[in-house]
Amino acid sequence: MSTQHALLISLIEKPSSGYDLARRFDRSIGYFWHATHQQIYRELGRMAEHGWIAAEETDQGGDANGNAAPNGEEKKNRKKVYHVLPAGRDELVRWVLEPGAGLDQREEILVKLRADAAIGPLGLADEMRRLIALHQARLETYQAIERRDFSDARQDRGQQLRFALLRRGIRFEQDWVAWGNELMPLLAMPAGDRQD
Amino acid sequence: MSTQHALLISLIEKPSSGYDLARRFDRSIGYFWHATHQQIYRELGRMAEHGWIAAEETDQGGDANGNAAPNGEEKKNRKKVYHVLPAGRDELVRWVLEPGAGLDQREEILVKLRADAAIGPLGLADEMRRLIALHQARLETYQAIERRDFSDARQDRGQQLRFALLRRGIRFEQDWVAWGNELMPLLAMPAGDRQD
DNA sequence: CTTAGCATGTAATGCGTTACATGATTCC
DNA sequence: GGAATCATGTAACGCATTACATGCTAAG
Repeated sequence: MSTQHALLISLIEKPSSGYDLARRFDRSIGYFWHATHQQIYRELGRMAEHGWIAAEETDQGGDANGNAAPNGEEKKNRKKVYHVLPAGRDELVRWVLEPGAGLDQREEILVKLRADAAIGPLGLADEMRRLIALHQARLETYQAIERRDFSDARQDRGQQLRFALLRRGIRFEQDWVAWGNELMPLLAMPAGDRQD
Repeated sequence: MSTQHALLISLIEKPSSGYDLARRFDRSIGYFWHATHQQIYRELGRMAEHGWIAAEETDQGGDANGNAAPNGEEKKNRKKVYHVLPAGRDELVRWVLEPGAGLDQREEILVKLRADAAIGPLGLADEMRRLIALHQARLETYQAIERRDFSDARQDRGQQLRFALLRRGIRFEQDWVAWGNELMPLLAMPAGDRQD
């Protein structure tokens, strides 16, 4: 139920089309709440039904003068720009203050390592290296954002909070990479012990 | 698709009934992969169909002498103890070595804080305190396990790996609690600014 | 005799994922 | 003219969650 709320935040920050949201999601809220474009369109439709958001259908960008297409009514490339209505803002506030679950981690690699502990060594070094590289890359993305958006000493409350969220991500990834590297020596396979 | 694999590991470690698994899950694998009893029964049924596991139906515990119930055939309280077949073990190995997703965190509170940054302050201090307490409690659970199961200096590889998994959890929770406490001052609401 | 715990399921609903489908515009 | 990108959707399937349902055993 909270993909909707993630979308509401994005729309409050900037009214957008579904397509825009799908792209922006990948590099902001999407770092901690992923959603595909089909999900996004479905939830936008539902929220519009609930009266939480509304769309203005505009002709495709660029063409600011009114002449548009000669065939008039049959235009299909309309762009729907959604914005949040008061009811949507209320719903967001309601949800934010509602107690949430917490503690629901689900990391596949931890299950795999547990299997390796039980019936291994199975040769998880490659997979682990791959994941360390992914986390390292994300860490660097976060650090780039830090340099770009949070260099100023003076920040308002919103900016301080956003910075705290970013630091959460940075610490998590740093920790992940450090832990992964510590773990690597345990995953080395004795030569000639492959299972293929 | 990997609740099944988590179950396979549990069954390799110790053959059990669905009911047993549901309980044991809450305090071992379940720390990083949660599953309800309905999921467990469903996946056990499917894995049995695939020939990955098999069950021995036994009469209820305690009654070791064969006389059992007088009505014989109508017994309903049979207990199915599942164990892993070679095909199940093969499938587990296959899955462990298959590349996985990684990087799929989904934490509700981060989305809520982002909302608070955009349209707050909404009064998230209570919720945050609640979550910090949850993470603190889990941290203490982990530390108790550490004292109980990992005090020995000499450990075999499996034990070292399991210890590494536990340390992952401990660090994560420590980090969470520290981050949460740092964040708290930003969440204090100015008096008389409530939204109800 | 009633409550709590052991033990196994069915049904309904909804979210998430993948595949498929369409059409316009812009750039080379 | 063809490829990439913008833009919006439908359909199918499966896992996860919640509610509901059943029956036995052991303990107070």
